[in-house]
Amino acid sequence: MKRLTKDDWVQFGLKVLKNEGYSQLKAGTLAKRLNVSRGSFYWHFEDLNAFHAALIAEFWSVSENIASTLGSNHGPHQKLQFLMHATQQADFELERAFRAWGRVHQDVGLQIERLDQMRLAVVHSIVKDAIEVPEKSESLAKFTYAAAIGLMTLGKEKVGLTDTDLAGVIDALLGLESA
Amino acid sequence: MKRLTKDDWVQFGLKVLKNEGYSQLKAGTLAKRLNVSRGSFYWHFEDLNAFHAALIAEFWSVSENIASTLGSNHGPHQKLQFLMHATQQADFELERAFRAWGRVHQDVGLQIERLDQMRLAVVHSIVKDAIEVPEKSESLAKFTYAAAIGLMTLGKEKVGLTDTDLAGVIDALLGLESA
DNA sequence: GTAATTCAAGACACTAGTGTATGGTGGCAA
DNA sequence: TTGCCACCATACACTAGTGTCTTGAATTAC
Repeated sequence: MKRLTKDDWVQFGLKVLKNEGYSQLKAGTLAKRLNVSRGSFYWHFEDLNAFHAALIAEFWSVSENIASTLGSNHGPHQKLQFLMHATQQADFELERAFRAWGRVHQDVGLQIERLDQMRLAVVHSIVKDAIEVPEKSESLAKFTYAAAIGLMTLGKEKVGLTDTDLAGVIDALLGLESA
Repeated sequence: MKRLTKDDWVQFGLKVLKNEGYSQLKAGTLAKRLNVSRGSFYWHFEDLNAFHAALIAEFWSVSENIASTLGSNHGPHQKLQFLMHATQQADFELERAFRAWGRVHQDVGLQIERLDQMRLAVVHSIVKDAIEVPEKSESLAKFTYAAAIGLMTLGKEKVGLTDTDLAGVIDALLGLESA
């Protein structure tokens, strides 16, 4: 029987959070599914709070990393495409789970707000460079980011909006050419 | 000491759900805050599931009612304004709480999906009547509704988008005049 | 005014979860 | 090969929650 590291627990925690929601983040439940006892859990983590904090930290570092890779794209069109795609990407289900968790767990809620502020600022700076009427940039950025979060909340698969359709709408909204 | 009705419990449950999240929907906790014992709870409700079902039913009937009052407005501009305002209205915090709950409770999740489908259809029909290029109506409707949900998820107060700004963006998106 | 009904208190048994303390084991170093 | 240390099992005490049952009190009906 393979023994576990702290990171094994964290990664498994994120997986469970993503698929079942935070209500399943319990020492006993997780231990059983990892074929160990709670003794393992309490060796790696002081208590449940420490475990939660580790999950939050991991989520934040991943999310932050994604947002910061944005600068490598050139042109507002490409940047926006990339950002919208990023917020709709594979692990948007994890963020969705975190957002739900954030509604009842203050620490999580604060990280989510921090993430939103960061990304909104990025979107705003892009939009400002992209449109011709600067005083409209703030409303447009907020609306655009809200749409991204809405698509994530509703579930990309449920809404059924293709990437190209999405690109068309955004370009129309901002008066860009989809070149 | 005033005695309680079933509806007193339901209304109080919705209030707690809205403010503290569904993790506080426990017989003992609620009873204590209502200055009664759990005996009252279990007299009015078979068990916790029955109580949850009552909350879901109440939420649904209220939500459905709001959406169905839409027909009384005339003109796509007014209708959209009303709808966007409705999704941003006073009790959007309750819906937010329900959405978070829906992530870990199947019955709730189903009602939320049902609500989204209903409202999306309404938005689509409005948009279709409003724009000149019908083949774009679906993407535009989806995007618009997603933005509404995103604004609700992020929190109106946090985003800080005024009603008039919002109206301007939507009209621009659909090519309407804000007459 | 009395009886029936409605609402609630309180005690009980049960389950699920947390956190602690102590002891066991496998692998690596000296 | 001995011993140490990282990792885990197990047992325990404790808390919080569910749901049941019996009793009691306050309204309502008659």
